[in-house]
Amino acid sequence: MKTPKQTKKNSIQELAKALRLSPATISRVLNNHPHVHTTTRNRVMAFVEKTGYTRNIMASGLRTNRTNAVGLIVPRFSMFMHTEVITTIQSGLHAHGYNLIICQSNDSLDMEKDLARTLYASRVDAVIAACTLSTADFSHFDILTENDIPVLFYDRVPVQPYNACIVKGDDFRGGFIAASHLIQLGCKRISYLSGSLTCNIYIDRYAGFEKAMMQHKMAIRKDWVFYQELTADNARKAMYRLFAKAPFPDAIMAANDVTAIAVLEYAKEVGIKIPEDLRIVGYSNDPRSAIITPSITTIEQFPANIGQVIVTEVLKRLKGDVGSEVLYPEPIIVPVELIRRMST
Amino acid sequence: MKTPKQTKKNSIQELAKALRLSPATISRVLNNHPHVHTTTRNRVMAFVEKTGYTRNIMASGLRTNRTNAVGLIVPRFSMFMHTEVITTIQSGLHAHGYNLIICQSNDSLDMEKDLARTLYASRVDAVIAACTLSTADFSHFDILTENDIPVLFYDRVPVQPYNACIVKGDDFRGGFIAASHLIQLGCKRISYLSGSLTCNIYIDRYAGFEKAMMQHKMAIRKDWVFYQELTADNARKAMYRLFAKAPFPDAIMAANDVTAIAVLEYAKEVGIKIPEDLRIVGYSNDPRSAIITPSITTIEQFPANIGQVIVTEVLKRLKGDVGSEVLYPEPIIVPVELIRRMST
DNA sequence: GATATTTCCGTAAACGATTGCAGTCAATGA
DNA sequence: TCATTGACTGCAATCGTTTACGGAAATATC
Repeated sequence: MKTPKQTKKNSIQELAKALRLSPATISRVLNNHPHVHTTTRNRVMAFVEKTGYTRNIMASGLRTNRTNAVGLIVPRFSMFMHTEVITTIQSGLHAHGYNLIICQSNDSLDMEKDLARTLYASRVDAVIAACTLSTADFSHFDILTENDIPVLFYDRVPVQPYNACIVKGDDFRGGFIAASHLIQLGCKRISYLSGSLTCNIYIDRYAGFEKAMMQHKMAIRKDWVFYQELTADNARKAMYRLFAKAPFPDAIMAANDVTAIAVLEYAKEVGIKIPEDLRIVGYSNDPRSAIITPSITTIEQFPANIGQVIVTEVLKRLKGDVGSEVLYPEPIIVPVELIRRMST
Repeated sequence: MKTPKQTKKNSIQELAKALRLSPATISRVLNNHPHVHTTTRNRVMAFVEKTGYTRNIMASGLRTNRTNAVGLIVPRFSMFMHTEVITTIQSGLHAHGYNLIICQSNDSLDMEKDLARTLYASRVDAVIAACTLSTADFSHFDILTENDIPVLFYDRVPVQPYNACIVKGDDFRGGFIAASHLIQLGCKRISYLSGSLTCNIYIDRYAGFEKAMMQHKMAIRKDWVFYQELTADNARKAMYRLFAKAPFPDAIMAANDVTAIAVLEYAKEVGIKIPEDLRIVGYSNDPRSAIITPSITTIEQFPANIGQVIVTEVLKRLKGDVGSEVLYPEPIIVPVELIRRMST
């Protein structure tokens, strides 16, 4: 704070003046340009080190039109899957000199629109986004693609073709193997608690469920399928209705571990035995699903793998290896696995 | 992508040319300066709306030296406490027009240093940080304070006076009430699993524990206090040693819910009855502590409150209400509470 | 009708880093 | 000795926005 002005060296010109060089030379040293005398280079480097000069990103970004920053939009990072993906992405990008600006849309579409604009305003070099449950129209990302900023969606992605890279877990297969697992265990009366079908992940998981049921010639009871926001409260209400009058389901498939946990807790409260009377399968391998008693069978999405794929793809685009010729690339699907636990 | 150049209006000069005005006028409209004719203002606003022009933050930041962005550094946002704090901070700042750039140090000191530099390089308007467990020297934040960028620490904060605002949960009291709770329940042989004493939170929690023990004239057995990284693995090892030979402790106080959970799982495995044979208290009210059977008594830190306090303080500094005259402000302590559950 | 006061708008100079171009200087070759 | 080359460095324009200053037009004041 009390540092006198003359020791503050936070512009290239001040460094230049102190070293009796031109700003241009300093800049060249800082950017590892060739054709700088080694003596000069060392002198500059030493001085930079000493004064703790740090390049002003706004100035350099303004000139070069690159910020070395990548924007990331997630609904909420309290969701386990996202925390894992984010961590992988961050360390992957950091290794290549990029910074990650992480933003949370709180599952609000307005916030998401805001964030897309802001990230464009900061002229990030790329944007990665997992959208809101209610994002059906993706045009607020147009401002990015139109200005040649690569966009990459994961998890909750556009259903319509969109000029962006798409990475997702294999939700269809996840739904399929979860349902198949229950059927193979002999369950005859399976209820499915889905999220709203506005979102690709719930569409796909449901489709997987449907396919498994069809394959085994099992009818799907309309009143045993719920499409609702996947909150604990909604799960309890569904359970109440399901067990209001016989016949009772002998298995619950939940599109979400939060729901699966709520189902399990409700069952324990009212004395339904797990897994004897009721088997439960969740989705996404939330840490809580392993810890609760009985532990819950669920689908592992390998978020670290998803993150890795995203890093690879985004780096490709940052290096310019992927031109805009590929307008609507095929989605990249990351495999999932069933983790069997006590609830089945 | 195929948009012809003439419809792209992403600089103030292009807008100006199209509207036959000067860039200055456009800028004044955009910044709500007075002395602009209403007709002109409306004309500009309409055009801005139509073309979707978005201010280039790098250019404006370069000129004004303000970015409307606040940087946040956390060890890992998978930690429940942080996700809550972050969410509160983000929505609080967003309401005042600030963006939050969230960074994760992964509990690595080097990464933290890197991030501090990067945030300075981006010239954020303020920085909020929860430090690494191993951060004892805070001088990498000097570059910020020296350039008048307000810094605000929370949770893991400097122990020595530092020119920054400090917000923390009442760790001393948390340790105190947790220990007192066990003592009041009649526990005579309390073991304490602490984190390394390099970090303020573990120092304070331990001090609270010590105070409670002293107050009740209970001796602290040196070999029943562990100072180690709070991983599940370390917790299990500690348990193994504690129960290798009698006398066995009748209560475990953990400085962390992760540790408490590991302790509980170990106890269940080897057949120690909770809470009859062993009572367990954790810290920080991780969602898992409520869900596990038996549920774990823990200390609630009210992360949303902490976040709220941070927002208030940071806004004060951003508005310039707090000058640099207050060099070493008193830490702001946010109250904690004991949540009693089945494990005691 | 002349002057003073507003109101509105444009000019131009910043902010700090980058980079094409051109200039300097020493070394080399003829 | 002079021209040529190449290695190094400086000049100056540029990126897009903001803002002090001044000018022009419109209105108000006497």
